[in-house]
Amino acid sequence: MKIGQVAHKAGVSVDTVRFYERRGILPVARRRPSGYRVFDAAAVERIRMAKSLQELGFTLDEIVDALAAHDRGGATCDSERWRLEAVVDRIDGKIAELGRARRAAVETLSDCRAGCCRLAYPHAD
Amino acid sequence: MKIGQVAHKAGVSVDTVRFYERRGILPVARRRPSGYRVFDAAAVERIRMAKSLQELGFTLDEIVDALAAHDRGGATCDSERWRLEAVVDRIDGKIAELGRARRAAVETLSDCRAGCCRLAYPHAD
DNA sequence: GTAGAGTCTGGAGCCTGGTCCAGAGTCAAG
DNA sequence: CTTGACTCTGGACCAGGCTCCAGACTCTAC
Repeated sequence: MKIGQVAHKAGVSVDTVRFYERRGILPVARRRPSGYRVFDAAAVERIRMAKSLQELGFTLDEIVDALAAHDRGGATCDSERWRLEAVVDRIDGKIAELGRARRAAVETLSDCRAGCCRLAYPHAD
Repeated sequence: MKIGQVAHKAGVSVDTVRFYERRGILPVARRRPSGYRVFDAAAVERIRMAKSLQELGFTLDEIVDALAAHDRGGATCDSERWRLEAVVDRIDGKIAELGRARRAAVETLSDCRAGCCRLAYPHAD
C-alpha cells in the first residue's frame, strides 16, 4: 500500500501518517526503489489504535510508550491498566481546575449582577 | 517608574510587561531620552486587572477587548457582563468535553478489568 | 569614575498535534 | 507517451502566553 491508501483507510491525512512515522508511532516504513513508502495492513491498524488511544486522552508520547510496550510483548490488562488510570487522573485534575475557574467566574458574575461591577470598573478593584 | 519596578509591583516579569505592551494590553509607554520606558501607577493597576481577568478565564485577546471597552468609557455591569458569560460558557464546554473523555476512559478501564484488554491487545480491536 | 544592576531590541524557543507548502520526481490508465 | 494524480523532502506555520537570549547601552550608588 502507498501512503495515500493507508491514510484513507485509517481516516487520517498523508501528512499525519508521515508525522506519525517521525514521532515513532509508526515504524520507519520500507521504501520502494523510487523512495515511495510501502505499508501493510498492520500500519492501518496501528494508526487506528493510536487514534483510539488518543480519543481516550493519551498524549502522543504516551501512545508511543503504550505501543512500544505492546511491541515488546507480554503486555496484559493488569500490566497496562496504569496507563489509562494515569490518563483518568490527569483528566480529573483538569476538570477540578476548570471547576475552580468556573466557580470564580460565576461568583464574579453574581457580584456583578448585584452591582459590584468588577468588570466595568477595573480601577475600583 | 521603570519597567522593573512596575513589573515587581504588579507581580510579573519585565518580559511580561513588554509583552503586554506589544499585545496592546498596556498602552505604548512614554520613553526617557535614553529609550527607557516610563510607567505610572495606572500601568500597575492595568496589569493587575489583566491578571485578575486572566484568572477568571479570559484570553489575552478578550482582555484587550475588555480593557479597550473600559477605556472608551461608558462600560457598565450590564454592558460588560456578556464577556464573563462567554468565558463561563467556554469553561462549561471544556468541562463537558473532558467529562465525555473521562467516561470513555473509565468505561474502557472497567472493560479492561473485566478482561477485555483493549489496552493490552490493540490488534484485537 | 567605576562597578554592578537595570534596560534596550527583536527574534528565537517552548509545548502539542498536527497542517501546508514548493519544487521535484513517480506512478498508472488510456 | 502523455497526462493527471500521487509521493517525496524538510522546513515553516498555527494557537497561547509567555520566556530567554546576546550584545549594546544606561543608570545609580559609592
